[in-house]
Amino acid sequence: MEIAKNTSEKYQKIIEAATKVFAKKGFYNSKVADIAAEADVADGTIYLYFKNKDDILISIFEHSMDVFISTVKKTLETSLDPAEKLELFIKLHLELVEKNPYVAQVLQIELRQSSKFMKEYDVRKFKAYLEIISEIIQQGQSKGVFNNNLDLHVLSRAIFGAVDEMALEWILLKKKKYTLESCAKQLANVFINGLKKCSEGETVKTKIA
Amino acid sequence: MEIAKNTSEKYQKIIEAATKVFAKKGFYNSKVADIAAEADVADGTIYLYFKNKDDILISIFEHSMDVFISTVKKTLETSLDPAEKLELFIKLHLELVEKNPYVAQVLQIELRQSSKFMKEYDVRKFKAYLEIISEIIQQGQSKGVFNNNLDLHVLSRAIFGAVDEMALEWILLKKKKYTLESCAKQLANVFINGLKKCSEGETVKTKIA
Amino acid sequence: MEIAKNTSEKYQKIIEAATKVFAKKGFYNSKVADIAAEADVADGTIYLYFKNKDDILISIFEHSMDVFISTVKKTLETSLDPAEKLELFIKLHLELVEKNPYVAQVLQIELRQSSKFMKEYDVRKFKAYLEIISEIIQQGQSKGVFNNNLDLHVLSRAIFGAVDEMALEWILLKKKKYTLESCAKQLANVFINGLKKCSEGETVKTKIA
Amino acid sequence: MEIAKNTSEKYQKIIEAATKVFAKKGFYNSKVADIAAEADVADGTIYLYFKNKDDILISIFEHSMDVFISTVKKTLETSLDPAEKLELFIKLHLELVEKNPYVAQVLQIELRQSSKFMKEYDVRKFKAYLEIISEIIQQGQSKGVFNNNLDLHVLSRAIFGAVDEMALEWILLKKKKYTLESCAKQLANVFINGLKKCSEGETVKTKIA
DNA sequence: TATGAATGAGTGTTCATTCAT
DNA sequence: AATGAATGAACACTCATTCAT
Repeated sequence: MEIAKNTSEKYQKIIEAATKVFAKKGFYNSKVADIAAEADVADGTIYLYFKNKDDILISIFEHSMDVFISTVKKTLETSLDPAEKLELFIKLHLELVEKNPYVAQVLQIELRQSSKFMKEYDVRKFKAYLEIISEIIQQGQSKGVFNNNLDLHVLSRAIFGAVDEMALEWILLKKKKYTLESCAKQLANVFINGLKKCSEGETVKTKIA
Repeated sequence: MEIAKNTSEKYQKIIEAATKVFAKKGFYNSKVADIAAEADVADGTIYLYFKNKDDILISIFEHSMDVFISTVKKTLETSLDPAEKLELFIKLHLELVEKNPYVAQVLQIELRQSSKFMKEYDVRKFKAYLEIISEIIQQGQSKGVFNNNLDLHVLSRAIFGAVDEMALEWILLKKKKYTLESCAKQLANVFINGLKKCSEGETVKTKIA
Repeated sequence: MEIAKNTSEKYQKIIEAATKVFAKKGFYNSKVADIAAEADVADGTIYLYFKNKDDILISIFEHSMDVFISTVKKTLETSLDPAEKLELFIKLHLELVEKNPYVAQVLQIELRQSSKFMKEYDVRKFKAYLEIISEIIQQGQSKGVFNNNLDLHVLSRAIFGAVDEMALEWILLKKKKYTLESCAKQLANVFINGLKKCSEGETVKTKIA
Repeated sequence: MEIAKNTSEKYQKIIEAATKVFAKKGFYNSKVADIAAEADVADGTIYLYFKNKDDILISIFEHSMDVFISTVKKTLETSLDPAEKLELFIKLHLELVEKNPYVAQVLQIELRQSSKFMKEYDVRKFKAYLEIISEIIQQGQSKGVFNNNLDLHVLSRAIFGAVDEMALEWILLKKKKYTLESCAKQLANVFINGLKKCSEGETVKTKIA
């Protein structure tokens, strides 16, 4: 009665079709019939693999984040320098977004969209991703290259926001003036310099309440 | 025949109700009847002031952005120092978000959500907001305090993303560990340092393609 | 509390506006607001003179039929010859239709449309009009010029149908090939000859069951 | 994706139900839900077979006219005499109306009702029906039995009006005094005599403008 | 497993009518 | 008498989901 869901060829076809359709038209403007048509499958078939329409979106999120996270983690292991890691992370995120524009759009826009998903569905996967940034900063702080007077939680989210928004800009930009790589480097440098431990500590002396 | 829409007391009541309802349940999960009930108005009354449901969302966006932009612009005039301006901007954005959490959520989430709005409706208002950041950086570059090797367009968007994402975190964070002010200062410092013209220019020597 | 309805200037304005609007768009596609606009009157004002939308249509019918009937009756008195009367009647009907195309269309189309009106509202006025035709035939039969083997009821209705349908054709016909008068004469001749008492009685010998 | 519409059993059920409902309550007073209930089908099912409510009415018209036209044409082939043909036509029309009272009412009343249908939808089918009458008269004129001084266009419409109005009377008449056949014969005789070529030509000498 | 016709609950929108001014 | 903003019942249509084949 239960189908070996995730491995099935049809499951993959539906996931891919849904990602494409959601990215193009948005979750609420996408009909299940649209997805079925795109996947070249009958409407009813979708319900053999997914509980309902919401479940498709959540599955896309879960699966993609797993891939994203493992890819990023694996690559980051190649470096020990926090500054280098940060640059690597930014580049990786942009690359992932570029290679999977549909997925990126869905993650970025559709999921944030509705409290329905962000509240009902636990955001552990998203937090795990933020955690990666958090750890890089922490390492930098430990090694004495990053400023200690910074709240990890808030800052990692800010960095994520910057990278992600830039990625969106990058996707939507028709004529690219810069390579993705140079974009990543620019942003990385800003953050690396910004996070740096100031020798005199003067600039950031402002006491945190 | 025509009602003095924008000034009418009912128009305001509906806008406020809609903002609240959209923020709480998301645009697509909000029924027009919900908004009417929240505004203590008959369903049909809404259509005396708005063309349709979409029009309500767009009106919220237009009005709020106008207020945001003019507030920010006016306040920024009080300073001449780009670094100070940047900090001021970040603080202002957070303050606006804190004071208008419903509006902020709607702007941040619901509007980005669907290409339907971002494509059909011209994004001039959003670009005007980005332009503010852009100008601050440009002034800093002119005055020789900010690095010239930075693409304004991409970077201003990145900064916006960081600030906005942080604001979202700030809104959703139940127990605030820091004051909004200190949060703003932290992020401002990161960017101010990050954007600084490096005396040796060494760090950012990486050639932009 | 009661307004001297029928005499009021506003009442007339509304009736005329409604006739025009109904003729143009049909009863169900006409909004009360359309009529109010055409009459240059506030929506609510209409309800000072008419019970509801249906009442407007019925009032148009009643009033117009009164005018039609009295006009026709008066003119027919000028002749004593049934054949001449028939021709006169047909010409009059066409003339009335031509001079009051809006009224004619409303009577012809909108009223027949819905059992709602033809059943709920008593059709005495319509019967009175048919009665005129009926009487002409009867006179012809009495005078021995029209065939007696004809059912008055059915035939008068058939004649009405022919005249009315021709009128519709005439109204809708953009380029008139014939004068209204010649059209009337043609049809009149057909009926006059058709109704004639056949000297030999042969043609119509067919026994009526 | 596409359902074999016209042949489907459900399509027929809906058409029949709609015809009945429209005839009983009129198009605008009929709810789609009424039709669905009458057809013993879910509301949504209707939209699998018809584009919208209007489409149902138009489909009834198209189909019925096809049947009417082909039935009449086929039967008329059995005769060569124009006078006989005319009588046959009238009888057939009455028979069709009697056998399909709902269809007849819908065709007669609902369709004429609104310019919406008669304008948007091309009236070729209706013209084809009128054409049948037109041809009969023309044949009669060619054979020298019908008067040539008659406008085909106008006259065929007048005949149609007479027959159709009589049919309506016949339908609504509770107590039938005559058989349908004798009614048809009466009207046929009137027209046959009326159209006859007058040996002396005197009666119709009136010059057509 | 797969299909896709059928379902029917759900909702944006219209518009005749009312009533406070 | 006149207004026209406000009302809210009514309804066409959509689409996620089911289930007989």
